[in-house]
Amino acid sequence: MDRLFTIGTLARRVGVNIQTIRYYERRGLLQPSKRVRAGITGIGYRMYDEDAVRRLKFILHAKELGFTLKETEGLLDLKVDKTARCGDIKKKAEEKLMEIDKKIQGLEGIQRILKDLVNLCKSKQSTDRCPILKAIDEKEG
Amino acid sequence: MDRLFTIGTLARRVGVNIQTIRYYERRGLLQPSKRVRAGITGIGYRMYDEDAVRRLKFILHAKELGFTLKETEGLLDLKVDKTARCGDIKKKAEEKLMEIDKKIQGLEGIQRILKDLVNLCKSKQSTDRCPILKAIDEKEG
DNA sequence: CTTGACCCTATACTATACTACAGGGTTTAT
DNA sequence: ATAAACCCTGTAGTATAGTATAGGGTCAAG
Repeated sequence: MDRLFTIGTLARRVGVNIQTIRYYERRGLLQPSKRVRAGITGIGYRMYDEDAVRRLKFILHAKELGFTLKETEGLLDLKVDKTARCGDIKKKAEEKLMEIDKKIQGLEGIQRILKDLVNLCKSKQSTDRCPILKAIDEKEG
Repeated sequence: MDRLFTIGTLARRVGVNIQTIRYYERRGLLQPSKRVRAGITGIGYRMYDEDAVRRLKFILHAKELGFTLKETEGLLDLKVDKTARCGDIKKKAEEKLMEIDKKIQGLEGIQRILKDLVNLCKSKQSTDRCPILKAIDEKEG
């Protein structure tokens, strides 16, 4: 057990681009467990284990939850840090939640305005009488 | 009337950076009505009129409504095009509306998951038992 | 012994929307 | 006459999250 595999295999298994994995490495989020082979030149092929698969999936899942790579780095650090408390994670999740609330509210505001404008619009009218354009023109001055 | 003013005045009047105005010009969204002066060298100072103020405000308002600069360019083109119908604008507004709906739905999905996770979390627990981390780890594989 | 399938680094490019800076000219007031 | 306050162009940097390309090494099979 604990078989190692190359970057291409990792990429295929998780469904990301090889370049993306190297990019995450540069960003400090995912390191290979070893480097092997490659004659005399170079520092060798990146070799990964099952931990890397989990870590990479974690990154992808966190991204789906709206965390940026920088934030995900923070989550991973807390995850590994044995003195960290669950509350540290909770705080980050709560911050993200508030951020998302704010984004939703902003979008809903836009949605309301845009809906009203669409309802006002009579399609065949020439654009110089378009209520949408007029609204954009006249908004607060 | 129809007094002209320089880029700095326009910037101050509308509340944007001078560089931003030049950037909009490069992007093709806002052209000065004239270029004047500047001795023998160069093509002179950009001079703007009240139309430029309105056009620049339009760009800013459209941005507030969630339109990208590229989309705003499209709106401005329709606005100027005398053969365009109000329906053309309406269609763009409706497309944007659907896009916003989708964004909101995505964010609400994240919101639900994150809320559940935050509620599960017992702050003092060590992170290796954190339900948030566990959820990110185990999500769909 | 060469082809194909891998891997490596480093750099540049994509998109979006700016912002800053270097290096230089012009205008206005003192 | 000179300093402050403008303006100009062109290039590069910011942030985010990658993708692509150039140029080269390594390895196994036919």
